[in-house]
Amino acid sequence: MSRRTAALGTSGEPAPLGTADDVRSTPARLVEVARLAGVSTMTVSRALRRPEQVAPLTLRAVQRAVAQLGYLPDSAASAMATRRSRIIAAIVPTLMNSVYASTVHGLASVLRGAGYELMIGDSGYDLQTEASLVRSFLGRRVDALVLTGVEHDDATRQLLARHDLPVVEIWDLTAQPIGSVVGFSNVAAGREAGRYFAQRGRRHWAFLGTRPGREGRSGKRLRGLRETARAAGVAAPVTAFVEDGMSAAAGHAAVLALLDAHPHTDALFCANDALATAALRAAADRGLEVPAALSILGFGDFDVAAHTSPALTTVRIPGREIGASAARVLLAQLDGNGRGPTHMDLGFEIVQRESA
Amino acid sequence: MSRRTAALGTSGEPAPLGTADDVRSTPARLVEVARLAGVSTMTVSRALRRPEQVAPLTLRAVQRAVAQLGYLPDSAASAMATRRSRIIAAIVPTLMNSVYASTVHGLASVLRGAGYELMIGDSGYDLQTEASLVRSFLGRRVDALVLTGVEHDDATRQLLARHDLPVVEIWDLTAQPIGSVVGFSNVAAGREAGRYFAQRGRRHWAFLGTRPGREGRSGKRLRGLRETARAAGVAAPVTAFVEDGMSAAAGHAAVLALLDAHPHTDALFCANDALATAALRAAADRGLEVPAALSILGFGDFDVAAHTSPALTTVRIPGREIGASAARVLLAQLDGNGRGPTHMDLGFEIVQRESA
DNA sequence: TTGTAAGCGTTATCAC
DNA sequence: GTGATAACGCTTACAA
Repeated sequence: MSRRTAALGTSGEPAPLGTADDVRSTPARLVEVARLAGVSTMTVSRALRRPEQVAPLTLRAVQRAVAQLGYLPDSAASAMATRRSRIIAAIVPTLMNSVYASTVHGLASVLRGAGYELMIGDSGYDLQTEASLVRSFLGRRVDALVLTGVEHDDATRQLLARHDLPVVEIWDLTAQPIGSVVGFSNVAAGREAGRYFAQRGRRHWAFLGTRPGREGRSGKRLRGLRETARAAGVAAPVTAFVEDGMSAAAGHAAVLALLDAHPHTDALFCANDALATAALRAAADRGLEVPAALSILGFGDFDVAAHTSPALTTVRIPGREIGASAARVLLAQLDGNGRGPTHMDLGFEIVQRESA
Repeated sequence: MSRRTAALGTSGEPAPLGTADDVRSTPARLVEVARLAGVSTMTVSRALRRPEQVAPLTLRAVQRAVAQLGYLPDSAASAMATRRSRIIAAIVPTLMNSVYASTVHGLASVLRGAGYELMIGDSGYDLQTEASLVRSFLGRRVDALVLTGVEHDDATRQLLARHDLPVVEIWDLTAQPIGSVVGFSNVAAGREAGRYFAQRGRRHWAFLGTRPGREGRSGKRLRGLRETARAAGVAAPVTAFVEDGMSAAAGHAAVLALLDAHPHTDALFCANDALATAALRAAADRGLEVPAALSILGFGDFDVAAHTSPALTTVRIPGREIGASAARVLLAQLDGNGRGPTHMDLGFEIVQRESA
């Protein structure tokens, strides 16, 4: 017997309320709308989703009832019946700074426009956390999944293999994607940074980023930089690493230490613009003129990059476009346009300002 | 008849698969686990949620079956049965910059720890968009809602009145909250900024923020600043407004214009640190020394604030703690600890560095 | 400790 | 154009 009915009386149904300003603790359901409109639940359901399949008069009656009861369809129930949740999940390494902000924004806006909701997870740059997020999102029966990067835990791959849903990996590229990839080549970005330094006669390069233990995206950029150093006949770049999600505080200290240990350093490539801003300050602290004595190249083209002094020269990543494209790729697969997995290289671009 | 069964054969159920490495297109369901373990679905359900209520041997059998099938409970189905989605939604004005990043992070981490998922919406500082997000989140039957600010559309208030779920408003305070409030007084922050300027002998104040049309949080800060100006016998602050989500680019231009129009300005209060960073640059562009000629006071204490040159003096908001506390307030209400709505003033603090 | 039956609110299917 | 019925995958209530 219905717990709900039991709580409300013996009529077998909660008493319908008549006026628009009634406040009800239990939200209206389809049956109540149907009863009020004098039609079956199926007709209400149709009226809501395919108004053109319903007689104009019926439609009006239903709409009135919906308005009167303040009815909002229960999407969980709908998800059960259709086996589609209209939820898409995205996992990004961090929500603590601007790095992935525009990507998330791009995702969210395209998805909302198509009637999907975005569920966000924050892996903290940890692949096991990512796996556990994937697990819980799959439990929510999300319709598709966005993963940042192309390195994943085995557990993640197994889960995804079992569940067979559209997946996009973003912010990097790979020859063996899980599903689609929408990003840019981090190795190429590192190489470009090196060329930029080489062209300006820099001979003592440095890199500031996360420890490339798992060969993440930061590590790939370092690899690209090293390749160019070798090709240009320049010494291998010295490195400084920050652990905790790339905070500016850690970056500032790391750059100070690096400059003290390697005073000849004349070019520094930073893994993001927050780090680069901190590096700018560290250079000032050591009395180094930027870019005369030290070139500083950022990554990400954050909002503030154009307005520091000196203004940051940085690698611009089309973050928002990555998010928007990833969303479109997934929607195309979901809406059954027959589109298979897609591989998109959205590139990057060095924005020259003052710091390098 | 079952659409699913029809698609898979005549057995009335999809054929169970035997080995762990089988790849199945349809995720395993409770019945299949039950069959494999030789028990009823209820026993599996219990084994998963209250292992202590199940005989050890049965438990083992169930766990084996779960592992073998890679079973993940369907939380949408669970939501239907229990009438609890274990999803909490939060609406923030923007995801495009760092302002609400730590708040979202605080929310997400506390909620995940309690087995809840966070669904995020981005209102773009628009109350109608907020209303439409609220509508769709209520349709998802979220268990609770976090709203930024205390100004809302009528539609929002009506929807919430009908649906009666725990709500927290954050990042501000009010005497008439919808449910709980966790934040700080924006008016007081504005007043404090004024006192800070007054104590340092500043006489020509300026304010950079969003247009206070709807008396939002930025407008309240301006109001506080004005009050102090009056009390201190100083001229009313001149103002510059940015429209588009407070971008640094717009801020830079606005400050330039303001400094040209009001060259005597000796104190500037910015609505966030991205704006303040841009203001730092604008002051440099005009040859003004900071803070000697112009004090610049930021808001938010973003990651980079400590590492600009000069380092930003700014109003620190406990963003992460706001998120975490809001989450805890909601959880307390949901887990039926009998806790009613809560009012928390988490305050703020001026962090003195170099720019003011 | 375990199982049976009913129901959560919607939609697909098929008949009218 | 509309309606009756049976799912969707799980859990509550109750019985064994």
